[in-house]
Amino acid sequence: MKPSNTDSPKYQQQKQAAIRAAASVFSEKGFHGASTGDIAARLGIKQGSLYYYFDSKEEALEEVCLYGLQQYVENMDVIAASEDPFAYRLLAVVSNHLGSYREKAEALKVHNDERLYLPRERRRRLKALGSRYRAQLEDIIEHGKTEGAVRDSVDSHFTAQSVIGMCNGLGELIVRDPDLDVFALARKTTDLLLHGTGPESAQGE
Amino acid sequence: MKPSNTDSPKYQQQKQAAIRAAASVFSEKGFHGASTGDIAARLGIKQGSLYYYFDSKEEALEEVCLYGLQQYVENMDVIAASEDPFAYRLLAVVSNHLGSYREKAEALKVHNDERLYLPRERRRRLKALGSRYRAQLEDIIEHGKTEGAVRDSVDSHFTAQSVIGMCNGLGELIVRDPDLDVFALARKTTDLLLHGTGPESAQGE
DNA sequence: TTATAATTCTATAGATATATAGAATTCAGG
DNA sequence: CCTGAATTCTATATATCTATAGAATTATAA
Repeated sequence: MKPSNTDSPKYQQQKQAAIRAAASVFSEKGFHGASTGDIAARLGIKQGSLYYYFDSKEEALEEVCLYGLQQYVENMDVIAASEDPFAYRLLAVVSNHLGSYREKAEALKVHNDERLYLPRERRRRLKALGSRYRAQLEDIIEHGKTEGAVRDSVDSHFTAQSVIGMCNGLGELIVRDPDLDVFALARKTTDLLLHGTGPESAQGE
Repeated sequence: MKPSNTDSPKYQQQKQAAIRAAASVFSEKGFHGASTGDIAARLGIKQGSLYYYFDSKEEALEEVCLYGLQQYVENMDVIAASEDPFAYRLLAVVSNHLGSYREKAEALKVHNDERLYLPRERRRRLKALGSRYRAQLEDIIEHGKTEGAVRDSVDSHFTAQSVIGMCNGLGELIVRDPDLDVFALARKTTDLLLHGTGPESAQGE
């Protein structure tokens, strides 16, 4: 039977649990490798019952991806709107990205690795979120140039992609080591991005 | 029927084609999303015939991953063994990484995204290659410190992971745009890694 | 307690996948 | 052209998965 009142708090709560269960299973086995039975089992219900919360396995994937991105993208809105100096904003961007890996590692991993398996229509909303994120990061870099904090020769499109890739790569370290200090890592990452590996402008540690 | 003479050049050639077909299909649909029928179709044979070249779908995945990594890792051996200054070696590392995305994008993507679905035993060899690569990159960075080309405060483990992540992120740009000049991109990337975004040590372009 | 609504269960239709066995076909050398 | 080997094909046993329908159960509230 399909639910009639999807707004009840009880329903919403169990649906959240279903999304987290799906995130966990998808991140472990991949979208196609995971079965709806796996997800249901993690949730403690039977396979068929899962369809009380999702119309299809694909809808579950979409919800997991959105769950992973929402906060992450909203935080970027705040950072981009702020008027802090470039170095602060970059630190905030990196902290937000790496911090999301600590809180929602599974859902973010699912978004990164499995979103391509969504049909066009479902991918649209996700793509919009991702594009907004990237555009705002590029804006921050461009703004850094007007501040004089970033060299004019820097290509903001390329650099934004580099920052995102670097953070995603570091996500692996964060997931692998639960004790790793994410903010310390964010500071190191920001430092590398701002000054590089070279000794020319060694800041006193 | 199983093949008796797997050394014949004809067999080897068709097996290579099978690996490339598998790389293409796996990269598009993912390991679990792709069927052996899909791979066979791309190769122009029937589903059952594929088992003349692979014992199992998992073996096909392993071979695709190895195919993607081999050259990439061997090139790193050469770079690590050279005695070039740090900046040159870093450029070589980045060029190799990004260049591999141009030549073997599909196989590398499969290795990055799907290798986790291999059973433990099959994953071992791949893991060994990946670890060797990372260790050599860390050595290069450490050696950069003794040269004075890299700040002593730099954490080589963290930095190696950052470089790898950055290159993987840029792989997306390379795959998306077939006309992109990979070597120019490698130079930009190396510059970002060496000097950061900041203006302090603006090298004359 | 009883009626109603919400949630979960059982059972299954229908689709699709992997791997194998043996037949059919193609190829290469004499 | 003939023969044996190499390659591909057909057919299938076996398993699994998604999604649905309707029964059974549990929670809610009068």
